[in-house]
Amino acid sequence: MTDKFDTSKPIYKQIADQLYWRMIRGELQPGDKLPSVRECAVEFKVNPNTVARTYNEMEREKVVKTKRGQGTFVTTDENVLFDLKESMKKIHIEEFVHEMEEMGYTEEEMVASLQEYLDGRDTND
Amino acid sequence: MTDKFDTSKPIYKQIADQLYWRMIRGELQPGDKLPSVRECAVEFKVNPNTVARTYNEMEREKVVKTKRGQGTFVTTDENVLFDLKESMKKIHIEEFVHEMEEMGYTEEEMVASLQEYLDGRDTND
Amino acid sequence: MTDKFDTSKPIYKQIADQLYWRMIRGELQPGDKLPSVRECAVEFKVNPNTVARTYNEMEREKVVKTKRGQGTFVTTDENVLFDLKESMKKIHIEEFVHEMEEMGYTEEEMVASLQEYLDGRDTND
Amino acid sequence: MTDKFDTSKPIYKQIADQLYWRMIRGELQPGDKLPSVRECAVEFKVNPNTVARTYNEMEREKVVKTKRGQGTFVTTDENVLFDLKESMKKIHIEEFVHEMEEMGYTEEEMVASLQEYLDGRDTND
DNA sequence: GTGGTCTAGACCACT
DNA sequence: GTGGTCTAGACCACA
Repeated sequence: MTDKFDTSKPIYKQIADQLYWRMIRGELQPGDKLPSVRECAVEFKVNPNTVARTYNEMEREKVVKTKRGQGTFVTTDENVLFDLKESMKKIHIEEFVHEMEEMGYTEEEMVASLQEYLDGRDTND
Repeated sequence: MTDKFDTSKPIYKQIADQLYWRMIRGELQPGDKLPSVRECAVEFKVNPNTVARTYNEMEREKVVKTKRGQGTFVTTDENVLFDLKESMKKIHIEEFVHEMEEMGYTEEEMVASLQEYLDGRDTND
Repeated sequence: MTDKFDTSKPIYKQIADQLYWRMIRGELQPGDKLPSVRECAVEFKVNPNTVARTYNEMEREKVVKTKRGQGTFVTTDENVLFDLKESMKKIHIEEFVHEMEEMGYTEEEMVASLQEYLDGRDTND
Repeated sequence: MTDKFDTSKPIYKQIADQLYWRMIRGELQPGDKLPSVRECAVEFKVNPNTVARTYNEMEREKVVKTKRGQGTFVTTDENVLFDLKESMKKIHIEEFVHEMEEMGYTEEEMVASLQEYLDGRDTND
């Protein structure tokens, strides 16, 4: 899918982010089996060791669970997935707020601009 | 400054974006002289031709004005700079809305989440 | 075809003018495919980059449309082609008027001379 | 002055055209002395032989008269200068008509367009 | 010194 | 095959 990686973050984290996205969007449901390390390595065109590190990372964060001889599975703990979604949300909000601040907008203007944009969009659709 | 460029957009456009940012943040004021094509090429570590293309692009968009033999200058037309700021704002809002939608949030939730985040930040400061 | 270029205008603009002429004269109809950048470079004996710049210029002016991997095509928007013809007409009238003024003729004399010339031609044919 | 010559006509004729222009515009009056062949050669950056050929040509056309040991002078015969002006006028009209015809305009449209252009110009000035 | 233009040759993504 | 982009290096006009 995404062929190139950013230089700002380690590749194994970027792969984790990709997989987190799939969970949040529901492409990977709680309990689903992730692709094998080797499959995943092929998909992202990276070394299997890199994917292994990604899976380790995700396991440390309790987002996936590895079952010996069976594979790696998305956690069935909805709370973990909820937290994941919340933290992704926070990242996007922070990025948005940061950029708007750099452009010199106040907090009130941010909310107002967002509201304005959404209102404009609704009437046009 | 920023050393690497994204693969998603041509470099000459990314350089334009960088310079637009400097204008919006006030680092480049109306009427200011931009660095020369050759200086800019050194700063961004690209070929001078690439910067020349950037300057052409910016001139077509009326954001800068070149004076033969003297250099390239930020337009003194405040309206153009205002439009620039508005369009940058719109881009960020669109990106934010798009990502929040991909995560499954409704418009109301976006505004509420943003408000919540800002409120939380204020009490902590 | 035309082998030499004027020194007064950049080559890439002169190539655009040549192609505009072909459109106005109907040698290139709306929707027709232009010669490829490389073919055109051979025809005009210039570097392909120069033709690429010409095609870019024409696309910015909405006179042609490029389809990725297929080629560059004359716009089907008749209005654009009409505007093109009008602007070419204006250029020729301006040039004519300018030269006649340099020779000291009044506006009335210009029209009268033109009319006279045309009348003389008709009776001879 | 003009440094480059067109490749379409011999240089000596192009120099003659330049000098004819000066006569028509009154920079060279009837009876005036033309610059010497050597001066003229310096001005146009060509070989003196080329200018000599120009002067010969102009003498054959009765536009100038050479007086041994004194130089070359514009004819005092107003008729010749009138004819010169007429022939220059005709050249411009022919060129204009030819280009308008190539664009597909009828004779009536040419006159109307010219009149229209002049009228528009008058009201704006 | 400034930007503008042109050539030569390379790599890319898309069809 | 198509156009789009980038680099390297050159020459030009203008101030």
